[in-house]
Amino acid sequence: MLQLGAIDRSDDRPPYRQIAGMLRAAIEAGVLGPGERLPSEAELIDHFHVARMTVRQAIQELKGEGLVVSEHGRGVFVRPMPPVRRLASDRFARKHRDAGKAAFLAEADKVGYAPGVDRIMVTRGVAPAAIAEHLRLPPEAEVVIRSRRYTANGRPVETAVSFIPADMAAGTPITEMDTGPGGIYARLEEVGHVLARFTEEVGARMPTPEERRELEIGTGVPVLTVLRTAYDTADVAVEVCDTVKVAPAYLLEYEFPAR
Amino acid sequence: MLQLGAIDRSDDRPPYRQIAGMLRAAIEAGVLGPGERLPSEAELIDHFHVARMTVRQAIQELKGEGLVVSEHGRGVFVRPMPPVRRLASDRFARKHRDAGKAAFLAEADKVGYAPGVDRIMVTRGVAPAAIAEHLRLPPEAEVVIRSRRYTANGRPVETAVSFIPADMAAGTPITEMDTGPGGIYARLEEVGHVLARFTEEVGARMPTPEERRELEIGTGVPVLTVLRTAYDTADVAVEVCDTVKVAPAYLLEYEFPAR
DNA sequence: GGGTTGTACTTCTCTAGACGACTAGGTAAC
DNA sequence: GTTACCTAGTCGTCTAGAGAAGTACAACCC
Repeated sequence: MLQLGAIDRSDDRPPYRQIAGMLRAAIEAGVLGPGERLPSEAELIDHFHVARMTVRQAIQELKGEGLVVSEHGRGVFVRPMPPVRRLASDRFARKHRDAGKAAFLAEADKVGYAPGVDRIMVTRGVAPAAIAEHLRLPPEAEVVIRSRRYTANGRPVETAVSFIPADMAAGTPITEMDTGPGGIYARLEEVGHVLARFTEEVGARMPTPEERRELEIGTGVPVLTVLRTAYDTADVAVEVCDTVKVAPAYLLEYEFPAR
Repeated sequence: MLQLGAIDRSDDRPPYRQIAGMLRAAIEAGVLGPGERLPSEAELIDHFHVARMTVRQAIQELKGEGLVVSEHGRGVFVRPMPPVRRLASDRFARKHRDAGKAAFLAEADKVGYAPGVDRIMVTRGVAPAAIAEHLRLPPEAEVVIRSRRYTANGRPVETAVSFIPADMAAGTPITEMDTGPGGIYARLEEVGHVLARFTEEVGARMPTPEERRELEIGTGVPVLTVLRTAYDTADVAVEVCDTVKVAPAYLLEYEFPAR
């Protein structure tokens, strides 16, 4: 059984913070490893001689930091470390498309996990204002909207919504569920839009409740947002992709010259 | 006074989630604008006819999402939107150094806010393992460690720790508090390490309690982590900079070719 | 063996109340 | 006029207890 200290009533930190601190220290020191169960509420109550709500407040603190996850009826566990996916900016390289692989699969091969795509939806509609701006389209312009969810080893890790100007996508498999080998970028190049460059806008925030459901994450886990715009050789924006990624599962790599 | 619905006891969501949902809706609809005060706990208790802990749990939910901040003795407020700083990857361009401006100040000029640097500390020491690896130095190698905190309009927005191989920094103002015009990159170039390229590794996570204190952020606000490595024209790693940024205050912009 | 039931243990949700600490504003004393 | 104090309102913390709901496992029945 885990060895923990006692509450110091003369400490200026309130008891619940002291308890949280001791548990946090145990986790960070590795005394409690990833996936391991914390002492139950009852055990902590006995040990620290406090009320139940005090113990729960301490655990709430750790949940907010994303250190632990609680499972109804089972216990509270140290959050297991997801495998980190390093996303290099060459993941959209032409060689991968030529090999028939879309970016997500190309990258999965490199790092070594079982990739999956899921909940694919293809519709037509009006581009949201921010998207239309990035595509340099007039407001209310028609776009093809492709949304999907990516999984790694069965766990959802990212949602993505692509917007392609409707006239560009017309008559190509881009409007179908299955876009064929190499993905939508390969199809765009086939109809003359040879890709030249990408821009990405990266941010981070807490997920909405809906995103929490979609990505199957608990409280205390932030998301990375990446808004990518693809331009062809004529510098025409051909696609905007809005992605929301489970933050702890990603590390984005960029390289740029010192001009 | 704010108009809110009532609790539906037949709803499958528990009351505290329903209350959180109504408040969230009011915030997202703009009925409660940034900086505005939410109804007090007492008012919510009267309105919904629930216990105080139930109301507090609802507010806890919103705090965890970073939507509101509570101030002891004053009330609970919709989190005010910080000005977003867009960081383009050209912020380290030579033209800014030549103009005598370090990257942070160069970027501040563009966006328009009052920049500040703060808590500067310069020491020598052993590079942490991960840093030494990025610098391609043997473990235990000596480095100059420069840490500082950046503020925008008086609010802290980022902490940064730079690591420079000790032999490169020797005899330059890099070991001083004030590195002179153009910052450490200008000094490194003066001693022959002309910069060629940068790599950045971007991630996001919840802040540690220490980082929360340092950046003066409450619960529910994630941080962006950026680990930048600078290489000279001989492809020698000359600096690693480990930064922690208040996520809602930043949008990172990158551009890369479609090779 | 295979299925069901029971039970102990766990977390989730809610109630009711108490005291403490901080804020803001008014009032009285100086 | 300035200071000190008081007070109402606010959120922070803690206590004590209750029933609900999910999980794991042993015991039981067929």
